[in-house]
Amino acid sequence: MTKNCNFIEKLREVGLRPTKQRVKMCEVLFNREKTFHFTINDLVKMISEKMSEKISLATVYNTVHAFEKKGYLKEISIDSHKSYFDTNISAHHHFFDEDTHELIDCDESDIDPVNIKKNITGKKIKSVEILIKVASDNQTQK
Amino acid sequence: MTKNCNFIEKLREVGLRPTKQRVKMCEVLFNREKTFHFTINDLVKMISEKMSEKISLATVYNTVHAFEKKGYLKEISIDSHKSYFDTNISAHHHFFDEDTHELIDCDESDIDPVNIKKNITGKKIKSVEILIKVASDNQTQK
DNA sequence: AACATACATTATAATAATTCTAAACTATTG
DNA sequence: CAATAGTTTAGAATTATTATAATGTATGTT
Ligand SMILES: [Mn+2]
Ligand SMILES: [Mn+2]
Ligand SMILES: [Zn+2]
Ligand SMILES: [Zn+2]
Repeated sequence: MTKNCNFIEKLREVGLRPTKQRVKMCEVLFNREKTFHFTINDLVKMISEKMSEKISLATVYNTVHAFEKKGYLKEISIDSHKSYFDTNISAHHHFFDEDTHELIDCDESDIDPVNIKKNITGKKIKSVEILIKVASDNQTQK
Repeated sequence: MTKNCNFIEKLREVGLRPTKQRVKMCEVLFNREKTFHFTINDLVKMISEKMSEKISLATVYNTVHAFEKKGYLKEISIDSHKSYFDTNISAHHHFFDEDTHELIDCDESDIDPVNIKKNITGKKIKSVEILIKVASDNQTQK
């Protein structure tokens, strides 16, 4: 159980003011055993359930983006029209279950390193991500 | 130069009525040497430029989705909040240039086959796609 | 502790992408 | 050509996201 003062320090370290809302969001997002994936909507629900005080939707957006910029969160694109975020900020790949719309992390050991033989002139590779879409056997492809 | 009557047949084959609008969209999308990537907005512009008659935005959406369902187009997710489509319907990977927001196809020979050692119980792999984000050397990571 | 300041939060309005609706239109079949 | 099912259309509705501007808060300074 990480203490709030740790979050306060963590926020200070990257130059974010440890406001009440930011500390609360840290608790909700990072005060847990495992990393997880969420949408802004999920997060708003989680916050409402876990605390009595209201938080403005705009603040959730702002704070998520502030955390993303500071490297506390990663954004994952699977489905246009919906942003998924990930508290697992390490480079990793995903399974996406088309039946349940669930995102599942791939362990590093699940996939051999990708060998890219070409590159774009004058450009540097910033990330390499694999998305494996899965569905029930009896499911028609989306 | 594929003739329009070919598009009419092609549409009939998959059970889509060859309406004026669908045939025009086939021309704009498929009557060319190379495959390409586009957003709905791009497509609307291309249609307006290449022909005098108006087409309703809803029809562009409907028709793109009809084509997607029939396998004439693929949807690519890179950026939430924007749908990219691809006239290259084969399984392939992409570079995404963060500076220009351009999508670039990877040839099959550019990347070794991905070896996935794990799978999700009861689920079948529907697709495996790699997205390689690139940017100028001097660019700060998004 | 009170003050000044920059930064953050809030409610609400604005924007953008997409989908829905219901009326008008068109391709197809007989 | 008439009947029918499917399609297009303009515009309204919906959804996700971002902008605005007023109010509130954290922090360093007196
Ligand atoms: Mn973002
Ligand atoms: Mn789609
Ligand atoms: Zn993840
Ligand atoms: Zn492509």
